[in-house]
Amino acid sequence: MARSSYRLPKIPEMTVRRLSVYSRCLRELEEDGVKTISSQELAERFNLNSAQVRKDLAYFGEFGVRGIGYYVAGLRAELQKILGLDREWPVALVGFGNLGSALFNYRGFGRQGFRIAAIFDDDPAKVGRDVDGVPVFAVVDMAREVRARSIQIAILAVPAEGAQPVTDALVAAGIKAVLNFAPSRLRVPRDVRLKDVDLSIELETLSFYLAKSGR
Amino acid sequence: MARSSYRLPKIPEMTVRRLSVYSRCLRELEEDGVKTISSQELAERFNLNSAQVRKDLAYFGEFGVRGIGYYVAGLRAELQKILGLDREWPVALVGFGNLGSALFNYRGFGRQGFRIAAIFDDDPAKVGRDVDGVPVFAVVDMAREVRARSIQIAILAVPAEGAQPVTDALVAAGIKAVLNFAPSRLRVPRDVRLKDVDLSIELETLSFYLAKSGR
DNA sequence: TAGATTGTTAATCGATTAACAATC
DNA sequence: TAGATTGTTAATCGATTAACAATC
Repeated sequence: MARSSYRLPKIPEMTVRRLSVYSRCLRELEEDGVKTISSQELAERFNLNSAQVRKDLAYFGEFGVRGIGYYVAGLRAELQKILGLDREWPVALVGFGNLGSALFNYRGFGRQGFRIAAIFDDDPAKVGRDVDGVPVFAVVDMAREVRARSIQIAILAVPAEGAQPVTDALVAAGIKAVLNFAPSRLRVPRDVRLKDVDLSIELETLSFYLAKSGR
Repeated sequence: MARSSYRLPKIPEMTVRRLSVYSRCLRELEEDGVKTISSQELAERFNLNSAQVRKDLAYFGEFGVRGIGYYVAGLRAELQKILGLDREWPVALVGFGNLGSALFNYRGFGRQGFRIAAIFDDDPAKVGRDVDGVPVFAVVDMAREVRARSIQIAILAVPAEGAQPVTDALVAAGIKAVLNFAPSRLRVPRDVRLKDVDLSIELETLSFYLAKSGR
């Protein structure tokens, strides 16, 4: 833990996001039978600078070949490993209302090794059911079920009011990362990763630009 | 248009996002009966720097009172106006599959004046229906219906394959902003605002940090 | 007035980009 | 070898933060 951290020069969040984008692009290239790609070509696809692509990759090793570029399959495998996508991550879905069931049905997550392994909700009509093979538990059983399934990642889709207590329970159950869709400011211990996804903010920034041109 | 742009010193995207966060916070404060708030207090709620809060606001005017801070109700009204949240925005929802209907049922959007005014989908089983009072049209009728309703914002929730042609049709229909949930790189004219929301990337950055601590 | 807090300038920090020696 | 492209250093750019005169 502390052992490896002296090696890594702390990675900018934007670099990690771009790695994720590169990784997806490389999969498409591989499917199309492309063997190698230069930082220049990769950059052009996303309106980035080629130096940025090289720098992003160089944080993690020397993956390229001078005069050639990067081998698509090899680089993709490296990125999958770096991003932790070379294995399956069981995920807890907490809250099975409108947004929760929407996220459950959204197939995008499954493609990259994230698998919803348990659903938690306090609605008695839902608890005990089984949705496409995934069991629905009461929130009170969260600690037990999260531990039993070695779940480290939770997707939080509960109303704003309940978000903090549920998060505390998740943390107590050993969750290490939370993807939060509840529009509320959450407190988590330093060793727990919290990522807020606020769909309203996205719309509001759009209306800012529309309102501006109308001013 | 060009008239107003010499006044505004181009606003950083992160500033706009923070305005949106401030605005929501101010609503809560107003509900709680708080009359004034200092940049320091506001900053503490989001782990920001007070100078940053003041700078964000100062892009748009002098809203504070020295020695006092900001009047909650007044500042909130200003931010609503700046963000274009002082009016209603009719929105088109394009794609009514899993994610689309999820977003439709997600009540978060409605709260701030965004109202889904039309749904578009090519599934004949859906076209012609009426969901909670919102009509479902075929994509072929998009231009007509978008214009009839003066819709400027579209939420795009179609599969990756169809995303670009649908976007072209939206642009042709006069759409000025697209919130894209399809995992594909879209091309739009310069005057159309495009915002990608990629839920998978959020999960992948989380697994990066989990994978890292395991290395 | 004394205390508090703004709006703004200048300093700092970090991320992006240009440039180029190394090397396939 | 000649041409291409990497990995990396140095320059640039932009955003965050500290500091403080202005002023309620």
